[in-house]
This record gives sequence, structure tokens and C-alpha cells, in this order.
Amino acid sequence: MGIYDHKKIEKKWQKQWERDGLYKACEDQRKEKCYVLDMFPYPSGDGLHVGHPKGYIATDIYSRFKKMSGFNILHPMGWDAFGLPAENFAIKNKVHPRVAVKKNIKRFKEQLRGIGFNYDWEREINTTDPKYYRWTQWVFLKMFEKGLAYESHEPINWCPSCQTGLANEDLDGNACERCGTIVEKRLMRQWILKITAYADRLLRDLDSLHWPESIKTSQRNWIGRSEGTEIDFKLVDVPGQKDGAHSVKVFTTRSDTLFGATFLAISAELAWKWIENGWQVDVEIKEYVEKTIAENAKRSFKEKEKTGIFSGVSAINPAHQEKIPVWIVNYVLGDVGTGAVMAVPAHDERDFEFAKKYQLPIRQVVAEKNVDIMGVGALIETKEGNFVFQKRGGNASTHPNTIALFGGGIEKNEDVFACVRRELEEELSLKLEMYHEINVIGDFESHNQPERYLKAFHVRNVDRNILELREGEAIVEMTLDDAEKNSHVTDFTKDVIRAFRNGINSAFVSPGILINSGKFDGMTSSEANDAITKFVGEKKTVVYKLRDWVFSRQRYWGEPIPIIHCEQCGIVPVPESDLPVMLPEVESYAPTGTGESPLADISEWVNVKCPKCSGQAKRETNTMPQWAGSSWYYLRYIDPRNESALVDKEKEKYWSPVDMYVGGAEHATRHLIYARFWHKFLYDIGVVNCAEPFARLEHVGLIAAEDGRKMSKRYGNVVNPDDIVATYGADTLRLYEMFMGPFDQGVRWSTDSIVGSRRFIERVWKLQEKISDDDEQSIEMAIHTTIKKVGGDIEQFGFNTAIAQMMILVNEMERVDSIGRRQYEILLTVLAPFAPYVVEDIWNGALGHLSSIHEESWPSYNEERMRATNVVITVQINGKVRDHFSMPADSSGEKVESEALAREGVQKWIAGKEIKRVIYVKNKIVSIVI
RNA sequence: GCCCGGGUGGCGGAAUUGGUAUACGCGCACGACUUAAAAUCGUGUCUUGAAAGAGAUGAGGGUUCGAUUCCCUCCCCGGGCACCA
Repeated sequence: MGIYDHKKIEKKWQKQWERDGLYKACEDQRKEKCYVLDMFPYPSGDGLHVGHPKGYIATDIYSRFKKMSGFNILHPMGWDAFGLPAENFAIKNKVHPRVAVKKNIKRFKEQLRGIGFNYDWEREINTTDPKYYRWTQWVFLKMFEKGLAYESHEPINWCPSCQTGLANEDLDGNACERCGTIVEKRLMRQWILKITAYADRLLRDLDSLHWPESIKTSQRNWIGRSEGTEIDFKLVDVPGQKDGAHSVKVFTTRSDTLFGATFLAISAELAWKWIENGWQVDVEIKEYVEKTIAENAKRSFKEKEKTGIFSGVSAINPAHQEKIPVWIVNYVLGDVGTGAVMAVPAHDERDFEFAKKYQLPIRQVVAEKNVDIMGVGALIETKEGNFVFQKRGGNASTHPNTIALFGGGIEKNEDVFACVRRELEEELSLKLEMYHEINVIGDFESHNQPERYLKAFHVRNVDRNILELREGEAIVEMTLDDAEKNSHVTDFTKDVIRAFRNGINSAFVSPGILINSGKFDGMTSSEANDAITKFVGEKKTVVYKLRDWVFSRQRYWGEPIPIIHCEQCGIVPVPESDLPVMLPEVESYAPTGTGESPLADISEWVNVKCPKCSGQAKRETNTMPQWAGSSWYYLRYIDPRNESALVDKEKEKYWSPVDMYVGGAEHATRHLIYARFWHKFLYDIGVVNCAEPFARLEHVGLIAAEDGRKMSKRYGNVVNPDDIVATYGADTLRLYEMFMGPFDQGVRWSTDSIVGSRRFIERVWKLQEKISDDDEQSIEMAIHTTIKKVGGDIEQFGFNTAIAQMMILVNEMERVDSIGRRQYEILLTVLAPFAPYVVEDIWNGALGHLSSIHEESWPSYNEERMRATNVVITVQINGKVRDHFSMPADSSGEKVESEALAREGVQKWIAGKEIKRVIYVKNKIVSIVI
């Protein structure tokens, strides 16, 4: 048998497979295809750490399994090599980024090869290859042609450290995602892609995708659809203008609260536009507007104090024609909606805060429908001498219109009523006034303090200031004023009344029943939303949070944007025949910081003839963002060397869409949105035949370092896969990474635990000794179970449980004296996707096969053979496990029940008791109720 | 604050149309082999209890013959979004 020498084995088969071209993909129309894709890496100078291959191992296993299941596989790999790290490295070390990238790719490839991946390297791509980025530029031209790429001069996010403009997607809060610097707003010329034109489809088509729900939710939030109404407010008191000559539009999702709009709040940016259009204002106002715009540019709005200034202008609320003031405020964003909102302090927290501060009127127009506030239960004294409030029954907290009042514990020695007061202050005093009708029921008693018995009471119709006090069956009605003076009313009840009278302390933002809204009173919020929209003569519209994609970067290492600026003709696209626009050589890669890229300095590249009029013209010097090349790369693998088209139509039709896509969840609102957008565009212009690029997505949980931190050179906690492969072998590394835990969950690396996977492989290796000509019948059930379980688990990405099942099978095989050759081959075959080297070596060595095990078919299983002849029946008495016994499988219920009742271990419990019920769960449980 | 996940032995984790909680692996303890150690193999390993038993899946409650699984209230951890009107 020889010893298991992973180094020798892995080297040998790696060469052999490459020589045989085992993993070459071709368009085999007879077979069903399966396109399995990894998010291609950015080849950094640090090389791979053990966290990187986790996703690649999964796709490798998946694609090998699908191949064995009869599918034609496409499983390629490539390099996303444009971007800042290579450029920064180049600036620092004075090497061309191209040189650094080439070197890094070589190293990455060697590392990946060592782990035994089945990539088809003939389809390798590189986004920085002019033959590749020619097509990235081509897509841009097509977008320009369709009006989806446009030049703009709006203020955008600017990273002062990276010295480039950024898209919203490149931010982490208000900081640059790349370097952590707080970004600024900067007015500059830029290229924009109109992704918002696809917002609706990007949202809608998510439903059809087999993706993790979390990623779909992230995208939904990012796109941020809200349905509402644009309402027109006529302006009055505008200096030098007739009343009603001007108006302002606001966007709201809560038309039902229109009657409660007591002022208008407009952004400083909108106010500035008014000033530019000739609005005459005081110096004070103008200064406020300028100051606020400057503050907004810093984007430091977090926890910012709300400020505002009365504009002097008023507006007419179209609901009731009352005059309301227009305030210029810092909490309304200029680039959201219309830049103006109707402020409804009673029902919006921000408007509420602002109205309180500037003493603007608060008018409640929505009320909660009949709510009971209850505290029902008993006070229990614990062993330790503390009092704990125990709720009695379930209805106190489960009734839909009920707020649980007394759920908390009572501090040691704390007065019961002090506890109640505390609860009131913390929870209720804030909200009480908002309820249309309130019942407060405190039925409160204590075991060991029976004298402290709190009478039930009941408050209703707060609007009318009437208190209904219920004592036993009798109900006494009195006004709140009278109640407060009445000596029969307990202090507790008086506390409740005071809480009512404290006034509104927060906004009531939930939907409810309309009040103070004329003929709309009594409607629900959703009914009123439609009715009031109609009443003021408006229609529903939709807005999105998604912003258009800022697509230009003022940096060197990216695809040049294929545009020419002509003095005569203006913006002229580079003709398709002139593509690619090659990225020129420069002396300095450093960013200029001027809003132009380093390309601007190369006059022989910049100065060109206009393709239209042949006059003086200049090239666009901005480059594309890193996300450009990755927005369509999966299409290029299908047809990587095509020079006349982005992808061949027939080939695309065969391979598209990607069947399985695996990568990190951090791309949820970046790459995965951009790629979907580009794909939909390519679908619209007929380049691709399906509306979505990635039919199924699985996300890989990150591997943290042993110390729990991120694996990074900086912390010195990086584990290099090369070392693990050298010490334990690639098969062990692969098995271990898949066995660590659920695939999509983050885990900590643990070098100590690897031995388990290594031992497993050695056990499989040793089983060679046990091969005989005859099958061992006692392990047949385990074999069939394993075939089914492993296949099913791979399909669902449950690799850890698949491996556990194979371990169970190996344990069984070790327990018996010999195993059939056929049985051992089945074990090797199901293990093949996980540990491709060792199984191939045994297959070709000890078993003497001439062809590769990776050309084998996935074994089939027989459900019949998975069924046990005898089953263990569990006896439960009143829900507790009391006994077990064995019975032939599928015995009749009567037989099993009588057997159960006759057993000594059961009789012990049921002797002399009445048996109320016996429940039999087939082949599992007899449950006896006494 | 809102929206997604998640909370199970010493550790990674298994088990969901409600049916024997802790599979599989790591670690640990003891034993065999060895002059010895490593490796390997075997046995044991949730807590408590002498035992019978009792208790335990973040906490509390509910539904059920039976709940890690379903419902309610709450706590904690991870992630996403966040003056988005």
C-alpha cells in the first residue's frame, strides 16, 4: 500500500491533468450546461492567504460534482487588475503598474494551481489587457449612444486622499471605502451612468433570483423605492411677487398627514436656487444659506443639531387653505426628492424635533385606534428576596392593541408602585396622548403584600378629558381634573393622569385613524393617503434612493473613457473602429488633484483630431472606476478571444446565464448591482439573451485569523495556503476549509483543527487494505445514505455536513473486517470533488483504473437500501422519554403500542394511572398521556 | 432608529412539514502498543445526583401528548441602511 505521501501525489496528478486537458470547456450541445463562476480576484502583491480560496474550493467541488452528474461545465478564472492598489504601489516603487500586475498574477496562479482547482486556464482573462478593455470601452460607447452615459457638473463625493471623485457605492458611511478618509462634496465635471433608469427593473427582477435573502434585501434597501405624491404648495408673501405666482413642490409618502403640515421645510440648496433666480432676501438669510451649504459639503451631518431660519415667505396648505410658514432648514437634503418637504411635526420625528425647538405648531391628525395598556399579574418573591413581576396569562402582552406595561423586574426593596411609575415614565408617558382611546388596566397584586392591591382602572376618550374609573363592577366617570383632586383615586392612577397631561413628547409615526382632517376623519391612513392625494389633485409618483453612477476617476490605472472633446462639435464619441483607446505611458502616475487625471499631461496623447470635423480636439482624460471591467467579465469567459464582438451570440446563448456565482457579501451593493445594470443594458441592445446575469448566488463567509481579527499583513497573522499545502496537502486544506462550518458563515482559522481532516484522508487511504471481492452487507445502508446525502448537500452548499456523512461511512467501514471493492470505489467517487488528488492516486494505483476518477459518473442510490429492517421506538410518557425498544420497521401501530405498554420500563410509570391518550409516530415514537 | 442574519457542550458545529437535542470533528481524560515519546488504536467526555431521577438549545411566557424548531415579549452578537421625507 505504501504511505500517504501528499507531496508526491499532488505534484504527479496536477501535471497529468493539465497534460490531458481534463478541464477544457467546450460547447457540447448534447449536454446540459452548467456555468460555475468565482468572483475573480484583484491580484495584490501580498498573494493569497488561506481565506481567499474558500469560495474557490466550493465552486471547484460544485463544478466537479455537476460534471460527474452529467453536466457540461464552464469554470474559468481571471484577473480584475485595474485599480488603486496597483497604482499606489507603482507610485511608491516607480514600477509600471502593468509590471507589478503581471508579477502578481504569476504568483496567484501558482498558488491556485497548488490547491488543485479545475479551472480552464485557456479562458483566462485580464481586465487590463487592451483586447479586453476594448470591449469595456465599447459598452460605454453604446451607453453614450443610448443616452445612458452623460457629462455632468453636479457636486459629487471627492476623496481628498485618493484625489478622485467617487460614486455613492464607493462610500462607507461618509468615508472613502478604500482609505477611510472622510469625503467632501466637490463641484466638478464628471461622467455619469444613468443606472436610475434601470432602478425599477433592478428591484423587480430580484424576486426571480435564487440568491441569499440578505443580499436581495441589501439591494432593495440600496435602491430604496418609495411611493408617494408630489404636492404643490402655492407661495405667498414673496417680496415683490403676487401671491400664488410661485409655488413649491414637495414629495411625501404620507399624504394622509397633509392636514397636519404646519410649515414647509426647504433645503439650503433649494433656497440658493431661489436666490439665484432673483429672490430678494435679507443678508441674514443669505448668510444662513451659504453657511449651511458649506456644512453640507463636509457631509458631517451625523448627530447634527437641527437648525433653520424663517424665510419670510409663507405657503398655503392645499388641504385646508391655511397659511403656513416656509423655513429654510439644514435637515432637508437638497439632492433628495424635490429638496423641500411638508413638515408634519406630530407625525415625523425630525419635523417634531424641529418644531419643538422653534416653537412651531404641532397638530395631530392621526390617532392610534383603541389601545389597551395592561399590567396583569402577580408579584412573586424569589429565594434571594427579590421581587419579580410575573405576568399572568398570555393575553396581557399578546393582544394586538395592547402594550405590556409591567414586564420588568423590581429592584430589591423597591416599592411596587415605584416600579410601576418607572415603567410609565420609560415607556408610556412618551406616547400616551397619541392614542385615540386608551384603556389602562392595572390589576396588580402581591402574594405577600395583599394590602397593596391595585384596583383596576380604565381611562378612555382622552380628547374629552374624561376618566372612567372602574372599581370592581362599578364604573365611575369623572374629568381628569376631578380625578386628580379625588381622594379615592390612587396615587398610581394620578400618575397615569399626569402622564397624559404632560403633553406630546414624541411624534407618532405609525399609520392609524385620521382625526382633525375634516371629511377624512375616521379613515385609515392608507385610505386617506389615496383620498387626500386625489383631493388635492395630484397623482402617485415613485422616487428611488439609488443615485446615478459617478463613472469617472481622476486616476491613471483604469480604462480611458473613449470620448473626444472638440472645440467645434462638442462631445464626440471615439468611433468603434478606433477602439481600444490605449492607456498611454506616462512619466508620473501620481494623481494631480486638479480634477484631471495624470493623462492630461501627455499632450501628444490628449491632442487629437476630431473624428467628425477633423478640427482641433482633446481626448477625455478621466478613466473608468475599478468596477467597470468586472461589470461584464463573466460574458468574456464564454468567448475570450473574440476580436469582432464582445461575445459570440450562439455561445452566449448556450452558456448564459451563470448558474452558480460565489463570492463575498461585501459586493452586495457594489459589483452585484453594477453587473446587473450592465447586463440589463446589454440585454436591451441584444448582446445577451437573458435579463439577469447570475441565476444563483451563494456568498462565502470570511475566514478570520486565529486571533479573531481580519487576516492582514499589518497584524502579522496571515496564514499562507502554500505552507498548509506543503505540510498537510491540498486535499487536507480543501476538506478542512469546507468542514469548518456553514459555508456562508464567518469562521476563525484554526491550524490545530486541521489534523482532523488529515486523519480522515489517511483513514480513507488505509481502507485499501480491507478491499475484498465481496460486498459487506452491513454497510450498504450507510453507503446509499452517503451517496444521497453528499450529493444533496453539495447542491445546497452544505459542505460541512456532506463531509460529516463521509466520515460516518468511513467509521463504519473501519468497524467491519472487509469491504467490497465496489463499495470502496463508491466512497472514493463521492469524495472525489472534495479531495481530488488522493482519490485519483488510489483509483489509478491500488485499484488499477486507466482513466481518471474525475471522468466517472456520480453513483446512484436506492431509497430501498437506505431503510433499516429494525427501528428503535422511543416511549414518551407525558412528553418525557422513558424507554426504548427495537421493532421491525413498519410494524403496525397496534402492535407497537401494545408492545410499548407491556414493557417493564413503561409499566413502572403507568401502573395505577389512567391512560388518556396514546399517539404513535410511525417508526419513531409512542407517546402516552396519563 | 429601521431592515436582514444569528445565539446549542471546553471549542467549530449537527438536528426545522414539531417527534430520542448535542451527529461529525477538535480538545481533554484513561487504557493498549513503546525502554520512552510521537503517531496509531480502544474507551469515556452537557450539568447535577450514590442511584432512581432531575435540569439544560440567550431570558421569560404561550400553543402542544411532545418545542432548538411555531407564536408573543425582551436581552445580546454580527451585517446592511440611515436626517431618503
